[in-house]
Amino acid sequence: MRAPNRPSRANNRSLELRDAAAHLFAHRGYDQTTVREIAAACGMTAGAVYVHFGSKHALLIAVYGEAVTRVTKRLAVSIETLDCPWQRLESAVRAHLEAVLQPNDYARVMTRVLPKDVGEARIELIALRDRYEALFRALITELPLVPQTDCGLVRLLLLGAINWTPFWYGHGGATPRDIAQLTVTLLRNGLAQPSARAL
Amino acid sequence: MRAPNRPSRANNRSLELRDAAAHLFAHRGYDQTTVREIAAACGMTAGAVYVHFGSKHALLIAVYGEAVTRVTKRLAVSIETLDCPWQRLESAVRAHLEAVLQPNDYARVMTRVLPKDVGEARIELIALRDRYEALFRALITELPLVPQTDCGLVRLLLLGAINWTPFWYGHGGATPRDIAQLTVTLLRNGLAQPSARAL
DNA sequence: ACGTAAAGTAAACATTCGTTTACTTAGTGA
DNA sequence: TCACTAAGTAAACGAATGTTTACTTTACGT
Repeated sequence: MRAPNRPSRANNRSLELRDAAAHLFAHRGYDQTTVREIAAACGMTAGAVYVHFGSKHALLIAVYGEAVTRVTKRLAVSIETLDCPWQRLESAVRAHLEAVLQPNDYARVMTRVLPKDVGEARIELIALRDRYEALFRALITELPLVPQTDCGLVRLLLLGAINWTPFWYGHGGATPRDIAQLTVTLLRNGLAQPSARAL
Repeated sequence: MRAPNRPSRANNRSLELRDAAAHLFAHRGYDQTTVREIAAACGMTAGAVYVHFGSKHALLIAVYGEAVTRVTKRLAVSIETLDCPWQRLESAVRAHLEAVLQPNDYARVMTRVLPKDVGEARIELIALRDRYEALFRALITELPLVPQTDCGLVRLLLLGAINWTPFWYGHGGATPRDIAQLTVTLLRNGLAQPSARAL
């Protein structure tokens, strides 16, 4: 019997498979990616995939889970030294955008493959996504907002705006930093000329 | 030969097919909908679909085009009597949300099936969508914004926020009217307490 | 009444996909 | 050394898909 902590063979190709799947899911979507393509990207045949993952759905969930873990860590680091709630939010938005917009396979999967597309695995994907969005819930709760603002609605609008960015990013010259700054400034002060500010 | 204005048979089942396709595309997505399902919804067999449409892609483009036409008309009506640029934008956002969020098959297709999912028909879908988004470009240009605001970026963020609503609508109690009002108020005045408003 | 053409059916076609099966290879512990 | 097992292959399976084909039905102009 094998010591449980040390893998039997030198390299664990499960991770290699997961990376390849992340790359293909991010660039072509879940439905458009075949198990054979994922296997070929690792120099294997399709059957070998099922040695490591029980199904294509399981592979997606592994990718999605890793994506949430990575982007969560990155976001936590980006705000840990900041005190001002608005700065913390802007930094979080920027971290999220950098993750989603740079050619980062894992983060991209979070916005490119939507839970509705995957049928059975839908529930697990939503649970993973909720875990991530809770971070933004906390950041928005910290903000000094005008009374009776619907924080939940604000969060959903904000996440919608930034989750949609991959569909248009690159057509203008805006960088993640630019987008984050405008987004949070907009959230904070609005865009109306000060003289015209009213209900 | 037949009089060109009067169709040969009583009812044109092309429209019936297009409606059925819209319903299925809106609820299950393009990839997950089969030609056989669309045909069955009209009490026909799959082969008959190809009497009216050359391919599944052509059917999608017909649906998408009709969706853009309808929502464009609806939006134009909703703003035609208003003068204040902010009111016009709010009314447009509300019209868009009502179209997208109510069980309206055609409008839903515009946000549920993304151009990236359809490969070959991608270019035509993007062209149709651009035609619609140009309306918002005009509305935003009318706004009295603080100088040097990036109007293009504002439009993209706004459309992102409202295009994403179908993914969460219904979990809170917010109505399209609520969402439109908060969105445009946010765009106009921001959310910070007046005392804390700053750069 | 008759011919034409649109509309529709039933069935097959050619792929493609996720998955399974039977078998081979090779490293490891005892 | 030898049995065990994880890793991988090649091939097939079974179902589903978009599309085509050959044939039938039916309304309408002449």
